[in-house]
Amino acid sequence: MFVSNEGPILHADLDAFYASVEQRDDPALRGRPVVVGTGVVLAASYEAKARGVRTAMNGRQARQLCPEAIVVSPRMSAYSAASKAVFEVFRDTTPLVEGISIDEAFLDVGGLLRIAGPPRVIAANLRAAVASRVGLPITVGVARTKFLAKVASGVAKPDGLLVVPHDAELAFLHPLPVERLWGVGKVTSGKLRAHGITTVGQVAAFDVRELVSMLGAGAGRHLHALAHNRDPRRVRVGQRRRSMGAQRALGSRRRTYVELDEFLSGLSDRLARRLRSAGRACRTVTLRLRFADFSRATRSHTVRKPTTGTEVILSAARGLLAAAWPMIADRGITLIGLSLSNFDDDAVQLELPFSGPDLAALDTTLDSLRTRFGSTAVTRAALLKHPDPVEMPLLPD
DNA sequence: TCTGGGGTCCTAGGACCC
DNA sequence: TCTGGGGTCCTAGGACCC
Repeated sequence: MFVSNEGPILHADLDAFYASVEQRDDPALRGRPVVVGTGVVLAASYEAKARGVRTAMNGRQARQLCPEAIVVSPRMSAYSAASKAVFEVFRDTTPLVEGISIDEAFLDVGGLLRIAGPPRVIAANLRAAVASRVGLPITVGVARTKFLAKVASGVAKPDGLLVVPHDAELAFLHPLPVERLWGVGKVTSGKLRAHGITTVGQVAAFDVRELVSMLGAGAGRHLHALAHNRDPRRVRVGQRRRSMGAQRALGSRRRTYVELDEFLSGLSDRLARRLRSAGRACRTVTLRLRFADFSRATRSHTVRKPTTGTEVILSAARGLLAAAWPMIADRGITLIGLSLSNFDDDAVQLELPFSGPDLAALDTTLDSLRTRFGSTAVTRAALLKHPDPVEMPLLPD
């Protein structure tokens, strides 16, 4: 794992990402309220947000708030291509890029100060490069910690740039509402507000023990630390996904066991393909269910041997469905999903069909590479996938 | 026409082991 | 009169994020 240790940190966040891509690709949409997603709102342009439309709102409500909104179906491949292009701009700025989602990333620019100028200049150049090379608006927050950089970009949106100087961190942070804290959602903010806490400054002033009794040990201490801008997390490059899922909304119609079984086959097949193309192997299969009353349930099963096989995943999923059926039968089920986790990437190499050099020769090459790179970061799987060492990425430990 | 499709992390209890 | 203490793994649920 490559970890930076210098800072400052940029948090770069594309504005209303899906909606901005639509406006970029269709000039007729520019300057007008755009809603992406017909069922629920996946993204809303700032013109639509000004009318009260929000992400995750249902479509009917969005149309009530903003009848003149132009509703478009999502084009996932266009968004994923735009994301790739933006991440290229990020990596041209610094190799220390940690992607958080399709539309945001942390960049550590600590090592760049001498060559690329002060953080404000680096951030301004980054915004200009994303605008000219990809044609999308992006907001950048700059601060000493990840957490504060994220807060800064949230405050600066849309199409903004905000640098929080070292000596003004708490003055910036403390007047903000608690909902600005990363990890404070509806439930947590409700608990805090019930105790009269509405600002970050009040969280900071609160006794950490009381926060712990209110929110639990983990969340209580975490929040207290963030309110004091104590956030030691570094920018980490090469993080790998820890789970992989696929799901399908079913509407309100009653479903038979056979129908659900067919959905599971489709989901297993899709996931197993993604798993293999990512070069991973998993051990845990989780069945996710959502019911008409919006309650949820999960059932999971862990197999002994890591697998990439469609059949293994499907038969685990089928076992879970059979066990869960009594719970499903007399209720309306509205969503079925499958997720894979508990990855064991070392196991992948054991399953690769091996032809070519013998294992001993492979290990000799591996040892010399480890010596050369001074780490154990090179896995046999990587070597098999990239026989030319020059092309081979270093995987995290 | 009720509400998509991905993810992350934490907590807590029970089984099991030493 | 009475079972301590610590650890890992698995399962289920829940909060939160984009």
